[in-house]
Amino acid sequence: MSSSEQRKAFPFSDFEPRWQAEWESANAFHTPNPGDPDFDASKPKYFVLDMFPYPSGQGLHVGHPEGYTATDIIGRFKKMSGFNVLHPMGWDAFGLPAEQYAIKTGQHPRTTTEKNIEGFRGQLKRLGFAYDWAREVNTTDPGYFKWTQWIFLKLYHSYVNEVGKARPIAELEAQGLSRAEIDARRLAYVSEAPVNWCPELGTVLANEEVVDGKSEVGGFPVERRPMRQWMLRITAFAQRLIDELDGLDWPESIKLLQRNWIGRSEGAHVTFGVADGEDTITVFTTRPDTLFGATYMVLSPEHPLVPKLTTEAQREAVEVYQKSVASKSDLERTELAKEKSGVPTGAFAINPVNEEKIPIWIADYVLMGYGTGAIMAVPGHDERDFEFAQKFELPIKQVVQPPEGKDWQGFTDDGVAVHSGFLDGLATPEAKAKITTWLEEKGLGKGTVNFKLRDWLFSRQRYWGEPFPIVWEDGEHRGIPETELPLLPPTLEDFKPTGTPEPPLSKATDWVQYSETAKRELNTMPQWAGSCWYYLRYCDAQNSERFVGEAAEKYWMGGGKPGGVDLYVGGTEHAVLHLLYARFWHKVLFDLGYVSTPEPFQRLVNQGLIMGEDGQKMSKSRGNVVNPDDVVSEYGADSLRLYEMFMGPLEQSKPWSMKGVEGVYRFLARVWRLVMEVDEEGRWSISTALKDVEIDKPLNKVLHETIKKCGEDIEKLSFNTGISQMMVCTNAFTQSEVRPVTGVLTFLRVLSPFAPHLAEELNAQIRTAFPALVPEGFVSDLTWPVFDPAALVEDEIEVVFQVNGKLRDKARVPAKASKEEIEKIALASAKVQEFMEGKPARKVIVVPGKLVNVVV
RNA sequence: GCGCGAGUGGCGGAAUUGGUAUACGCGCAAGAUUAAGGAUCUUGUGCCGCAAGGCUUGGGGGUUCGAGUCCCCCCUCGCGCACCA
Repeated sequence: MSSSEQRKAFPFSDFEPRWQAEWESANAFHTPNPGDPDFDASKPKYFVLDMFPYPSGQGLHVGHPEGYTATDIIGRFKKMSGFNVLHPMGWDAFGLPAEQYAIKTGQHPRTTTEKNIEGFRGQLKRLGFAYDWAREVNTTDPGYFKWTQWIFLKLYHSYVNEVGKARPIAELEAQGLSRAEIDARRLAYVSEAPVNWCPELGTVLANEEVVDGKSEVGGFPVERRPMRQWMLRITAFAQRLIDELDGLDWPESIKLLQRNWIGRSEGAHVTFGVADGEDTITVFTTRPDTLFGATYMVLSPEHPLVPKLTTEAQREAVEVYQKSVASKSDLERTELAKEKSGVPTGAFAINPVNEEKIPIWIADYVLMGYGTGAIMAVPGHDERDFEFAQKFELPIKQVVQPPEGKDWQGFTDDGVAVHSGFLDGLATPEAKAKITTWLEEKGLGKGTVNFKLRDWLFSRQRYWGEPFPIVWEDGEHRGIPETELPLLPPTLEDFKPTGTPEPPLSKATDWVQYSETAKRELNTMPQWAGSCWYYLRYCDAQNSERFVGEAAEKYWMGGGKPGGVDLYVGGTEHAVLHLLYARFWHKVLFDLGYVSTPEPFQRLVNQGLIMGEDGQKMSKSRGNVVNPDDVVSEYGADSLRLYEMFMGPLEQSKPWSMKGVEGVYRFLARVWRLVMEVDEEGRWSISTALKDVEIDKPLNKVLHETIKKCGEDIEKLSFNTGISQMMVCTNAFTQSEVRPVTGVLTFLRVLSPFAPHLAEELNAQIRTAFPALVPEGFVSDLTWPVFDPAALVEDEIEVVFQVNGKLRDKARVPAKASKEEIEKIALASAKVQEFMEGKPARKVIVVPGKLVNVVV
């Protein structure tokens, strides 16, 4: 043994790899599917899922094992509690970062991806997670992305019907709709619209991937430019994506984030005629009741009607303004948002409700991407319009009377309609209803629901992604037959971005040519594609006939009370990206009859961020990054697992502390020494304190409290408090001269989901000394111990005595003592009497088993 | 600006329905053991005070026999959205 080995408080580096190998060779965490010979259909299912990692070249960081340990503990616990547990792992390996890493290291992304996956898999295996590796998925594997492409074809060949359900396009064909009409309704469609183009990344990005006008990946500037792109019609599901959040056991904050992102608002479309012409302008407003207060209109500078409406006198000013807006990036546009700007077009519109002529302006505070790209401005009751009207001295009219005492100028809440003709005297909600009906009767408008959510820009101009199963011929697109899947990307030596919007796949001239007259689509899918459905693939990862077998899907996703994934753990960063996209795809698959539930993830838990020791976010530049491998080699995998769970509540962000790691390491060493003792030469052998005797009452009480609390805490994911209870239990055993073997064995079962290697090793060590007491097999195959409520009952309990709410004395009283008896004992207490100062008790409150409060 | 969440010892953090605030761990101190210990074990450890006692859950008010927990006002920090009509 080397000197560094001797310094170890217990030989984890010896037994941890040994048990990992034993589990692997015994296939200990194999999870059978319905139909498999070893499948037990009588057991309930539990599907516990992690957000699968992107296998970066950096390897695992300490944030990964946080969520993975949490799910591993609950998975192992559920297995011991009689569930069939599905707890898989895989790789989200397509996408920009993988490609950039490959370019940087001068290798093919296929090579780097495989290497990185190998590294990640090895690291995870060294942490002893109970995954069924036979279910491993890899989004870049043709056997996997075949089905990603297949789902895309389903989207392409589907539309949303009148009641909001996805249905096959064949239905529209049967109705005799034209090609153009059908294309306009596909869930995957081609659009020529301004998109987020990032020159630095050489690709377009989804709205969700652009943060403050910069790319989420890398932070590069993003510009708007019109390009022909594939879109997914997620907006058709906007309402369902909001409504169906209600039944989910998710953090309210995440639900709120999604609701806000989808951004539903109720209002009306109102159509204004343009003075001296045939044109009309439709606006969206949430406050149709303020129509009488509209004193001007504003169009977005990009609004298509602007050139037509602009008068000769204003043309130059308008064009200058349009140019200045266009030259600004989104970032600049928001930065400069403080000061309102705009120019009049010279044209006028007619307010339909009172025939007033109001000027039409353009201003960049009106966005082309929201509503109709045009607004009616009601400066009296809208902050932005108010600011604009003040700056350009436009009239401000009151049409809402605020409640008593408030200034009407800029009042935006509900009130009572005034100066509004037939609406006068109506409260805002009634006024909204009345004007909407009036508009509808006159054909001037319509009640409408508007969403902030935009359709999902689904194509990228990069190499490392799923090619679209689409070909083009005579300017028309069509899906390739399913039999041609998977469509592999071409093998390209030079896969770098072209520097233009032309995708790199264009360089593969042979591949591009689908037939003499047809060419392949050159774009690839975004990274999110593969992660939209990977949880389904886990249910039946090897299936080559179907994206997931029907029986497997029904059991793992359909079984249980609400169905779906029973627990999904991951970071908040996916609140509106992955979690929204995956819900969308799942709903389509549900409507088409391929999956059993409308929602994929029943219960969601977000783990908090792990900060550096300095309380700052971990980053290489700050030099505060903790490498899990170092922790494992110095303290062992069990210590890392346990520390990550002991740091604090899972959901909370918390700083790392090496001292804290040592703390749990010492705890595990104490557990080790419950069973093992060391001789002069440093050799370990079974402890002589370990005896096959009956456990005494106080020790048994702690043990059963531990069984109870740990079971409850695992269900609640309160691992930190569960661990503290195990520490209490261990301290009690340590302090006992004799350690009853059966009690220690029971404790090891409770410990095993948290520290599986140590539990397994000590269980086996005890088996050598007490063969009759330890069954063959792994601890993980044992059942979770049942706690005995009788063991928790005590004969005497401590009751505290208060005088006027202040603690003055304590006493042990028989557990069965009546209220009257306890009160008597309390009033007899010298301390209590002292603080009563001879005054009579006005009132005595007795809480049995807890306290007595004497009020004087 | 709007929305959400959180403020408890020197530090990470515990506290059923309102019922002993500070569990557990870290750190610190003393002792035991030891050739030695960055090992282990034992004991102590919220603050002020010699003590009796008093004070204490971001600050202020309130409800209550009793408030970290419930209600009102304010402050600080974190996260999200950010001209969404």
